[in-house]
Amino acid sequence: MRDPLPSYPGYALRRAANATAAELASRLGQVGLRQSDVSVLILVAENPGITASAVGRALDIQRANMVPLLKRIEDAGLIAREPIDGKSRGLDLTETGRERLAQGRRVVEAFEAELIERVPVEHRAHLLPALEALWR
Amino acid sequence: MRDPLPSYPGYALRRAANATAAELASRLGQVGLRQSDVSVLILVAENPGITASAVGRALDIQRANMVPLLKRIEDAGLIAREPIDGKSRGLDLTETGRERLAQGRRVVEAFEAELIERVPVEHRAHLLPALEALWR
DNA sequence: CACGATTGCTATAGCTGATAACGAAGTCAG
DNA sequence: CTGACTTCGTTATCAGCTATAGCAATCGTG
Repeated sequence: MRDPLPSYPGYALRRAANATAAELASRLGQVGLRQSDVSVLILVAENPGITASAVGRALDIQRANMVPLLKRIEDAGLIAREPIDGKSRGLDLTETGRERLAQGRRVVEAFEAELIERVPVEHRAHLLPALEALWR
Repeated sequence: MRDPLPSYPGYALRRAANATAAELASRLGQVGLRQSDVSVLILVAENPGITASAVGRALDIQRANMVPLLKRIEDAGLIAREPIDGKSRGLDLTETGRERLAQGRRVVEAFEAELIERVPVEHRAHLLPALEALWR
């Protein structure tokens, strides 16, 4: 069957992203986390007291979409929110959150390492810079 | 703000894919097409009489999800379906479909060319092979 | 012929992302 | 200080894509 699509970089990019995202999601699901959860938890861990808005800006998640996301991980006991001033609330990891993040990190880091290994050596160093050029 | 995420290839991959997909979707929207439409139309153009199942397999779209997709582009007058045997139907482009695909192709090809140009020369040749290694 | 596989389809559900609108609270210029 | 503008968190809603389960009809093969 003739299929010219794989020779388009943009198409290959989407397919590769879908394939890897699905695999990571499945692995993270086994520790009860989603990709977005881990991203948020990492940002909160690195920036204690950060606001929901700032997390959203860093991850390109709209404010409105942060609401259910944060509610879920708060309900799961992973983060705590406490007022900074009248309108902002700072996010921090709970003890449970730290433990779950540690689990999530192990999954993510193992996965990232596998990803890199899948790329032939001669291309490896070029992947990240090329992707960053497309994204930023 | 500390943000270690961009140094993960998997994360950069997802961000790059999201960013480029959003941009392409917006451009294709201006000619009334979606990415999936164009993918299907290209496959049908290259393989006249192909079945919905075969298209789905090539694009990794489940049979069930092909139904509304094909219905939409059929209702738009872009493809025609005619029985091959009792259970299969072959897909073909209509004249309108060929014209719209030509428009879509121009958009896609211009976009792909821009994508490649965004990547610094020294990394360009490595992008597609690296992505294919991740995907397949 | 009979059985397993395939095709196309319905129905349904979940996740992600986007938009619009709101009240409350902060910020800043004059 | 005050008024204008911005920011924060939130509700509500919608579109798109993907996934699963099940079904009837048909096909291909032993």
